[in-house]
Amino acid sequence: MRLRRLDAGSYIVREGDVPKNCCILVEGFAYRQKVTGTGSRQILSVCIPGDAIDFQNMFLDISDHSVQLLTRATVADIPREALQALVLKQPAIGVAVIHSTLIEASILREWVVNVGRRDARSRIAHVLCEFAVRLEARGLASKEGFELPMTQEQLADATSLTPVHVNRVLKSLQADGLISRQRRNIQFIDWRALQDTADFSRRYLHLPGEDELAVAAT
Amino acid sequence: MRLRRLDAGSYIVREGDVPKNCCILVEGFAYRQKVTGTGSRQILSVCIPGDAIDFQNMFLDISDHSVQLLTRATVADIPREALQALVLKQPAIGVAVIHSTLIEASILREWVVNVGRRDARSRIAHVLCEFAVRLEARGLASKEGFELPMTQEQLADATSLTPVHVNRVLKSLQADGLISRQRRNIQFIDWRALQDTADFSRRYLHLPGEDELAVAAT
DNA sequence: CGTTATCTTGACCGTCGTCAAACAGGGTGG
DNA sequence: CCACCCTGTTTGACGACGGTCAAGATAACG
Repeated sequence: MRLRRLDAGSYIVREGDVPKNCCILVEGFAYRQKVTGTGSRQILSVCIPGDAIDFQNMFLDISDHSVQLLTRATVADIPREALQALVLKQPAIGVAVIHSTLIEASILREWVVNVGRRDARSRIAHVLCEFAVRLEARGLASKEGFELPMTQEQLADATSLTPVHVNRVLKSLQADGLISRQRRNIQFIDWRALQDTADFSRRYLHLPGEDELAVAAT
Repeated sequence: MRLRRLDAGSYIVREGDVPKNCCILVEGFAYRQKVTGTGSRQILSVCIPGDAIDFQNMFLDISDHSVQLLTRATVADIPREALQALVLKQPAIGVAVIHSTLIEASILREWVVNVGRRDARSRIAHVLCEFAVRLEARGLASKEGFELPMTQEQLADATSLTPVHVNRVLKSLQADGLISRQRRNIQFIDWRALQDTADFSRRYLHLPGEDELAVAAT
């Protein structure tokens, strides 16, 4: 297990790679992405500190998507074979891997719904809610808001919109008093209303405790 | 392990359930779905014979989506605890579960791209291609075409379109000589062209052998 | 202090949604 | 065997959400 510091924009995995390591995000943010034949990009999920980046590559031979750093980050590499052997020797670790992978799949299902069946306003509100809850669960966000580690263009690629429209929606959410923001810092003015417009329920995140996000109490 | 025969439309799992069984689809077709707060439905994946339906429910406590039968089907139930114990005792089974779950996640990623970044024509062509390849890999589709086990309305919910638009696109694909169809039977007239308009590559299915679908040779 | 990435705004346009009606097909029962 | 219905498919007219293009404003950064 080896630690590496990498700059924003570095690739951790590229689509088509035959990877040798399983990579854990110790600090910083990353995102998974695919690019279509016509050149448009889709962001598939955002990795936050503590996430395992590629269990995929531990058991599948060729990577079906790329992972790129959103910010400067430190990652831990674990040799593929070592982890494979570990899973066979310690079944409890295998169960942990299954657990983590299933949650990732659940989040992907919610993303399909998000880009497929919600309008632009709900979509953006939804990713903001998801971020907030996931970050809070790891103790990385305060109750009031958080620093969004992505540009509006990246937010557009995560929500299947255009940067222009993302900008319009963000301004509208602000104008309606749901959030406030200066540059990338998002503050939740009305968390309840934001959840409502987002059609957000934290169930799909499968976090321990079914209670509402603490922010709701404010 | 118990076999059950169920009618089309039966629910195997409902969102919010606390399931007791892990279910395998022996014969027939099913689909995963979620419904938004405004009532629109998104189909998340289609299960074909041989698919494990809910590894989710084996390790996560509450179901985040529903699974409903597309056709009459027979399913095999395995008690949740039995399978959990089996994974701990036979790590190789755990690895198989991980493998299957990772492939499912890969397909979900492709679906995010499909509904997010492709136009209606490519989207529909893409699900047709995916079906064909997955069915063929299990020996369930001939080289010429297959019986699509879903209505145009369900196809619309799978592609995040409206039934009306699905109909228009299908007719257009037919008019352009890519497919032919009578009722739900789809025949591939020009498989290569269909793949091209679909922006389809089978890599994300992680099937053994990187060679093209046999249909391509015809 | 210039250079570049990012954000912001406006005018216009197109893909796809909406609404509504007509048209199969395929069971069912009289 | 035929009327009947119900689900699914087909078609058209119209509208809207979000895309496109282009320009200007505002940071970040060397």
